[in-house]
Amino acid sequence: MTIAGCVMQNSFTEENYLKIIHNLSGPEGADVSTNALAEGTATRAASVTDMLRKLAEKDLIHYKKYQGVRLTSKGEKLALKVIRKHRLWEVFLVDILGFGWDEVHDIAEELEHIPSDRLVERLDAFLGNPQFDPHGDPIPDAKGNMPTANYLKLSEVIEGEKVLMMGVLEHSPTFLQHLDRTGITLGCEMEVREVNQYDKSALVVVDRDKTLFVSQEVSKKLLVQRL
Amino acid sequence: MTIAGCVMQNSFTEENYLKIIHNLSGPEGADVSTNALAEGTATRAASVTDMLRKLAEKDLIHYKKYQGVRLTSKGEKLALKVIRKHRLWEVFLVDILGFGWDEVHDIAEELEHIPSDRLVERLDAFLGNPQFDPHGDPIPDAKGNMPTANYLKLSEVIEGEKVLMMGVLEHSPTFLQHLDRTGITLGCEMEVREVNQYDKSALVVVDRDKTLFVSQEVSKKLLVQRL
DNA sequence: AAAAAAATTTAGGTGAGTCTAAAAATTTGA
DNA sequence: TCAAATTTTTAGACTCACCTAAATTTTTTT
Ligand SMILES: [Mn+2]
Ligand SMILES: [Mn+2]
Ligand SMILES: [Mn+2]
Ligand SMILES: [Mn+2]
Repeated sequence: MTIAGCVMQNSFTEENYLKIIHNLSGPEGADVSTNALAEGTATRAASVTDMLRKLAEKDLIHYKKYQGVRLTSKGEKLALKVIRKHRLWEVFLVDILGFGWDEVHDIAEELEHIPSDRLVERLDAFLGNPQFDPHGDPIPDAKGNMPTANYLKLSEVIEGEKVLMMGVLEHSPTFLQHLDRTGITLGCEMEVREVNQYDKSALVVVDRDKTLFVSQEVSKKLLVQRL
Repeated sequence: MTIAGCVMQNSFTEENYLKIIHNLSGPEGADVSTNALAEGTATRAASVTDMLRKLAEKDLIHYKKYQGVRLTSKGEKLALKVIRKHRLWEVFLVDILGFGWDEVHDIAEELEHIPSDRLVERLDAFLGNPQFDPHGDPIPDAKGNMPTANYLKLSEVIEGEKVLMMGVLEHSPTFLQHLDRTGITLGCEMEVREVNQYDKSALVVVDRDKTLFVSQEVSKKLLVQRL
């Protein structure tokens, strides 16, 4: 439906494309391929091409046929707005409503498209202007500035060092539930006791209390900060 | 987009039709006309007919050509679910985020379509299982039961009686802002001092404090309860 | 009981977002 | 370097929710 006589909103679908382009583009803003977007949006390459033409028309992306795609600064602003909303709602769901960090992503996928700016700003204030979401991801402020944090992966920590658990690089419910079961939570202290030379698995003491085994597959996905 | 291999959800649009049919149908569940729905959905009668055929196909409404439309019990359940979500989100926006009662309807129109049942139930619990929304409208419980309340209109109250202000029958921002300016809020006490025989306007004392003039146009839209 | 008016449905189309199949451009690599 | 493989775009079609115009049914009025 088009709303007569007013500037057309960006649709749910367009917002998703922008967000996914942003995420696939990474911190350096690299070009994103049509196929990568087809994968990310769970559609086919032909559908992506159609949408790219529309987004380019609206000056939300830089697009030249066969050359891949990059956000314009207008597109980047919009993507960051959607990401801001996603992450703020995740904080709400976990901190206020008591959901687990493994349960909130899909709900936030819907809430992130609720349009009101005043709602976002009031939600942000109510939550106490959080800097990071329940997965440790940074929350852009209203102007699109990301809080910086230079985390390293647990797999990069050497024997004897103590770190704080600050975030995850994989958001699937199964991964997060695995962490729950092994007792690794955001903010916990971890001391790397021993790193196995062969498979890079680590023996870790969590909160000076529980000793546990962490495979490299897992430790590569844990973001930590030196104490 | 159709989601392959799973039971299809009801769309945003379908949910709006059900909600509007419910509201136009009134407490007795009367038949609703195509034109009334066209007005309510801000579309044309021909579009309504298309959608009615689809809703009937899904067993959400009883529909016979030219005969108007009524919700089935399945449709009624769904409508009440949407209304429950709308009103709970309005409570959240006013009580938790501090919005005015004149600001929340449009935002709730969007939030009411967020699908998760677990979200609704947790929100309800967080808000303390409220029975009424910021406009005094009853909030159905998870099973669809409406809290009952037999309110009367302020225009029906006789001289000398004291009442509590419990709800409004008109939800437009301009009406609600008018009440704000005159100092009438949900829950305030009102004593009807005098009713003008000619135009039925009333002299009312609010919270034993401010005396003000209420036209019948307004007093017919205020729901109150005898003290 | 017709005729006129009003309400509703049908017929035929549109744009958004998707699809498959086929064509074209780019990249890989023998 | 040039043929094969891969990626991307084009062509043509579908569904959903909407539209206008025309036909049909119901209701109201004479
Ligand atoms: Mn998420
Ligand atoms: Mn997150
Ligand atoms: Mn409302
Ligand atoms: Mn309300």
